[in-house]
Amino acid sequence: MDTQFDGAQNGALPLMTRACAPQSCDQCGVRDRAICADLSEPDRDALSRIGRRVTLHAGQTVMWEGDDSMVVANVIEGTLKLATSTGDGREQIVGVVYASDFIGRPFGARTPHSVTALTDARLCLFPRGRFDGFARDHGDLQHRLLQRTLDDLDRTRDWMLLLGRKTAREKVATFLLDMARRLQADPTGTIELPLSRQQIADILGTTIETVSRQMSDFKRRGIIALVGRRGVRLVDGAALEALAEGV
Amino acid sequence: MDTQFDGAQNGALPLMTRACAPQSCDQCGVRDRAICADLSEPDRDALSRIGRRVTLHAGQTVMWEGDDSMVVANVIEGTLKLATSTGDGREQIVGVVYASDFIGRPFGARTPHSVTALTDARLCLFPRGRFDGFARDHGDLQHRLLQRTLDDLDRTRDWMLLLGRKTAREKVATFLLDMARRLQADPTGTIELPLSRQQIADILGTTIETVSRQMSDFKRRGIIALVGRRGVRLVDGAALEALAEGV
DNA sequence: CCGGCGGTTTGACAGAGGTCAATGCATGGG
DNA sequence: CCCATGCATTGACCTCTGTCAAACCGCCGG
Repeated sequence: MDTQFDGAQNGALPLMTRACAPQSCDQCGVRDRAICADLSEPDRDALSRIGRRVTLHAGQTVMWEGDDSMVVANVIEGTLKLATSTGDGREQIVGVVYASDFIGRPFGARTPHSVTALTDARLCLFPRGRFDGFARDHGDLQHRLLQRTLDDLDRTRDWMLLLGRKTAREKVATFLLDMARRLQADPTGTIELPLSRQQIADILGTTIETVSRQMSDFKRRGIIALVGRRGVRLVDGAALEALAEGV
Repeated sequence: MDTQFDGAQNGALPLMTRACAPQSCDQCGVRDRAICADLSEPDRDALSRIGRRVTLHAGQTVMWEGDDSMVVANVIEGTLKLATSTGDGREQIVGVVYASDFIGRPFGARTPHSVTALTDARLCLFPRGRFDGFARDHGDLQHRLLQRTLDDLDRTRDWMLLLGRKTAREKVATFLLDMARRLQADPTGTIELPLSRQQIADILGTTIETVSRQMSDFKRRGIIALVGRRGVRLVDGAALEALAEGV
């Protein structure tokens, strides 16, 4: 079994308490997509020995904005959010990460945003200092990390256009299309959002009521169907695309 | 003399037409701060031979959103903006770069945003393919690029909080403080903004009128003084900080 | 199977900020 | 040196979206 993550309780991670032998990378579900994918087998084993597998329950926070950067991790499964807040508590989600993504701030003293599990999740967690050292010695790992960071930066900058210039309707339509691309639909074409309405609002820089109203409006127009609390079926994708572009 | 950049006219860069012998890195003003800073002297010379120095006039665009990624560059002097737009012409500035910063999209096929000179500027321009090759062979260069990209990503994500969650007043106050930190004030404590009101609006995700109204309001309250079209003197920095935090 | 909790939807209302328009005024070219 | 041009400021107005509040209803535990 994985170690249950308990950073939320005591701050200092119990790096020495490992509930079991380190799990082999061989049966890791993200082995071919995570940043460690191109490492040679011995190198990957060496990296694996630096890290440990932990499980998270939905809602648990792995690191807080402004904290010392102590750990970095690969996401093995689950979905997590990256967020920052103003002094008076307004929150903005600045990123959503999925299986195979990398989280944390390598090569830096501070974690610039909080990381919180949206669903139950499993991580491959590394002490930052040891990860940094390993990465410095392995150009291919560093290259892969650079590629990923450049991609993140591109996506993040794209999202700024949404935050700064799009209307509420465009925001919600864009969000639904984005989720449809990332998550795969079940046989009926329905996707299960890993986010509450509040979290959607925190991603889009708007309010829960506005998100709800826009979705109700799309439903009324027959563009989407809402199934249960978090299910959405995209009935008319083309119409959504149009709305996302501001018709 | 530097080559005058003419990518804006013909698309294809005249990589072979160099108006003069390559300028030595020895007298380069950003030598200690740019990503090439830790290279050994021979390596730096090798990199320098890959690139060429070009000058830009304010308003010239070096690359367009969606273009093939053909070149990357160090900014030697001047200020440039990175921007994306919606189909119907709404623009969002997603970054402002200064001397010693790096621009362009290495290791990727597409330039995700346009790059335009806000002031006259000088670049040290590299063909992307050759830069990529050089970077792959030089771990320290790649490491420096990674560091810079991680910093950019942190700053960009911070800016998302402003775009998504701050009021117009907080946005303008935050912007002025940010510029004051980056630009250095003249003896009277005045800074010269490298941006028009429209560009400020494009950074803050608001309109020219709103920017103008907020600045007039700050002036009326004695928090700033406006000198000429682009000069600003921060009279009461503490008050601005308070407004930026949404007191 | 039912009841209650917590997230969601809907409604009414207000205000921040966008839009349109006119005036003001730096700045640079003649 | 002065005028014209284009950016900036100011004003009036209106709409989108945020706020406050109530009703609704999936979902889970009993």
